[in-house]
Amino acid sequence: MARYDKDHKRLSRQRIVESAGRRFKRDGIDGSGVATVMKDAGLTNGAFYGHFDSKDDLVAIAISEELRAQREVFAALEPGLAGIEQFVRAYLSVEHRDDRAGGCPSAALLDEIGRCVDSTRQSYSDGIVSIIDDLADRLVGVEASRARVAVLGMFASMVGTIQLSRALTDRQLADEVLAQGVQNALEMVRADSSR
Amino acid sequence: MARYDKDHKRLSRQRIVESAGRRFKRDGIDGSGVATVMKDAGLTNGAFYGHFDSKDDLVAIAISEELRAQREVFAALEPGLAGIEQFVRAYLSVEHRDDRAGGCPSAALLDEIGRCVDSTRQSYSDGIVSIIDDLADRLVGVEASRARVAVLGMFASMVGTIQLSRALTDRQLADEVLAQGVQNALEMVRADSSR
DNA sequence: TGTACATCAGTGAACGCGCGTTCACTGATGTAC
DNA sequence: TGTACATCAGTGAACGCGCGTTCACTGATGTAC
Repeated sequence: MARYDKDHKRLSRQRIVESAGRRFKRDGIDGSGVATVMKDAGLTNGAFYGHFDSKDDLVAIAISEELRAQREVFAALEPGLAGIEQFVRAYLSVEHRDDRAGGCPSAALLDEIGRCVDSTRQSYSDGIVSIIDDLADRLVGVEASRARVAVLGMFASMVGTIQLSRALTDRQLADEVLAQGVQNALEMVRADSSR
Repeated sequence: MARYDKDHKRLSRQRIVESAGRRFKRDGIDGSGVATVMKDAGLTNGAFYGHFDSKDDLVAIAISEELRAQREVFAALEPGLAGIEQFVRAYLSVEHRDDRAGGCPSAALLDEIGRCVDSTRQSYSDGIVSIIDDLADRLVGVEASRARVAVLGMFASMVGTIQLSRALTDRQLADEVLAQGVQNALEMVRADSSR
């Protein structure tokens, strides 16, 4: 209602994008309504269209933002191959599995993203390739496009592992799947870096 | 309207369950309405509750049926380790990636299944463990619970690979991810069977 | 310094629509007599 | 053999609700004079 600071609107938008990311990861994209997302951000539904063209528009932006944030987190990993091993262990941890809303957007939403409109899939593709290329740079002596595909393969493997671990009702088996996933991922890194 | 053959109702139910499986895999569970599923089966929405207690009830049953059918397909693979390699290549094929509705329910729906009610997750867990144990029997000389986790790990890896290949907009890269997935999965089999 | 007006992020009610679910009804057939 | 009734899978309209989206309005502040 007020006439706000000149970047008040930017801050509102940022709050919407961030709470939408968490909400989508928690309840799915189809499972999250515009009104709920706005309430999460402390606003009412009517304000939504002052910030975005449509729900699809927000979805593409929220995914992009999730990936940008994830990329930043990965940038803080230890340098070189040690960082990849650190990443694998943190990613395939019980804590990450049990925290959908705060976790990896790919693990929470990848099959739903595959069913999204082209612009959303493009947004996802661009974001994930950025992340993967950062990680691929750590495989020294491996040709860039080869390293990209190798890391994509390892990442896909980990995404499936988290999803399966989340879906299984037998907690012990779910934990064993995570441990197996760590072994498999580390084996892939070893194979790739010694080529 | 008629008074039908004594197993007419059973056949209708079967048609509903099967078309629901395809529809869910194509559009997602949240993305598929009861009326659409019934129309797919050549019926109207009102008849639904003569067959199922609720949409959740159908979801659990449809997933169970999808997995039962998948298990049967896998039973026709070549015997032994050769069958696992055959499975890996068929699963991580361009044809499977490009056929969501006719493909693997885990690849199409795993993240959404993880968000479902307990009964649905239980239904999924039971079905997938049956399939995985069939495959694990092919790893001769590996202790059963160890083999189960090994095959679950390989399967999770392949599920993530298909999902990522479906989500990427760059077709060539998506194909390379599949090829990389085959290498990774086969490497896991080799590691497990030579233990 | 004080008043009138413009700005614009946000409000909240309303739109049409499809959701999951309920229910009174239909009508072809089997059964009873 | 012919008529009356029971059966029951399926129909289609309707329920309340939440969806994505629109829009007239609010009201605190900045600007103009």
